[in-house]
Amino acid sequence: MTAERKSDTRTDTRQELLEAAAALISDAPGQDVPLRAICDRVGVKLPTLYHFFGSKDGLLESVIDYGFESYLALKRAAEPTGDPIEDIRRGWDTHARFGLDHAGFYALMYGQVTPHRRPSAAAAPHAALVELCRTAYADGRLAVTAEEAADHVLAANVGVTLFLITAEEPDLALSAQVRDATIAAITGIAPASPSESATGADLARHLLHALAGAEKSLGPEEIALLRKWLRTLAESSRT
Amino acid sequence: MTAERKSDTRTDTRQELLEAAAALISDAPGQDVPLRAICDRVGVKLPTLYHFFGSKDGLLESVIDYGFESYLALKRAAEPTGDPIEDIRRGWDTHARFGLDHAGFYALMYGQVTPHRRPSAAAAPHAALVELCRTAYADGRLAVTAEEAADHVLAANVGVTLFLITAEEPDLALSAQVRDATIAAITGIAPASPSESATGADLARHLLHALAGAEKSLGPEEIALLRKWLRTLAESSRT
DNA sequence: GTTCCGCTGTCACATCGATATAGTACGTGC
DNA sequence: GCACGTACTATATCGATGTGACAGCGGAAC
Repeated sequence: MTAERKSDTRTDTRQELLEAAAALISDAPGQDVPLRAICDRVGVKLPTLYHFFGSKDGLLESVIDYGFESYLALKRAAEPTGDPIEDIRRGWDTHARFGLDHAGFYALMYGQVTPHRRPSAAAAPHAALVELCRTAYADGRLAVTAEEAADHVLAANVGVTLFLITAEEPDLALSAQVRDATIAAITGIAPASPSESATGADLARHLLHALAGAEKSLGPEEIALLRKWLRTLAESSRT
Repeated sequence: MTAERKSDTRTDTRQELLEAAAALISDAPGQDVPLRAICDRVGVKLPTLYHFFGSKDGLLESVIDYGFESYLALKRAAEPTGDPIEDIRRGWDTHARFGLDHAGFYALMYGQVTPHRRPSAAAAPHAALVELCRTAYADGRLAVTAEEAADHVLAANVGVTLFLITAEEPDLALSAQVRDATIAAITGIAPASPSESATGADLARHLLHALAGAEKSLGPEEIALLRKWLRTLAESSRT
């Protein structure tokens, strides 16, 4: 009855164990999977698993590498557009999509909270992002350092993805919103600048904002009345 | 021997267990703590712990509640400034500071990646944030919905905090950068609008950005040359 | 003084990660 | 063809952990 293992195709046992672990982890995001369940799925005993991976942490590390590899494959599938900012934008969406599609992997890749430590395999996509930002910086498209931009993008991207995964009903509109805000910040270009195509509501909101700091030139009653009018203007164009 | 437990102050055993668990979790962020270690610290056996918390998950849930309570206490300590946007800004910093100071708690509170599920105690601070955003919206200070703004702020805030916790050397400047970008996005007000106090570099960068989309009115050679000049301008004011 | 209930301890059990030991298959050199 | 070493796997077991059944101790109520 061990014939099925002997006559198995040439995929070695290590790969099978890796894929079984990946499948089980992907099916049960967050929870930890018993090693024996992985072995049972492959039809192997525990010492075999230990022969290949050494320990549970070793297996998990390999699974994390496995996850990052499929993530990188997904990113490499999209060829660059020539515009580094656009590449960053698409990379953001790819990241969020991957997280939502493979929550189990994503939990291991970006959901571990060990101080001052990240999975070593996380360095590869980070380096790719930094490289992209360096190109953008060299093209004069960034208002901040390439490293600052990369960290900003990664932190916000992970945050939004984790948020959407744990949300009751994930809405990718939030991801797009945070993405545009992030890109606007690192490029220094506001998505809807008040100077051009400014509506009355936009201008009113800007004035309200400016009013929050300096309130010395007018008396409190005037300020209050002005605020009320501006508020009316700011709300006028809302649906 | 057992006298110290009988003559103990009126802090009941449950509270002691909770604090012992909190201390151990705080000391070992990310890793899971054996229940026996918690009991040993208090000088109690396992069934006592089970009497109060029912299971390990029950204890963890209580610890999470404990963490959110101390977090809320920290947030309540800062009284509102009267400006809701400024309150959001300070709330952001409080959040990040708490995460960095209590990584163990933070891992349990915001680092768990279970799809479509969040700790029930997380609802309280989220509701407070939504309430703050509602006030800002009613004052005409937001360019988006109150709920959209709250989700945006929370997602980015958690993302940056997790990023800083796992960073080798956390730099709060990144938190400030993402914070300002987030607030700029939800208020619709660019931190440094190009219309006012615009430098040549800023304008060049804007033009470069606009050039990325529409390249039909000029030939490729002209575009390339124009890009080169603009790039020089954009880099001219950098230190 | 008796009874009842909240709290705690002793003991037992299932599961899990990890290891020691040994058996089997396959290629290699003589 | 045969001994030998390497690679892989199975059996059996250990220590630790989460969980539960049961009993004992204490104070409070009547």
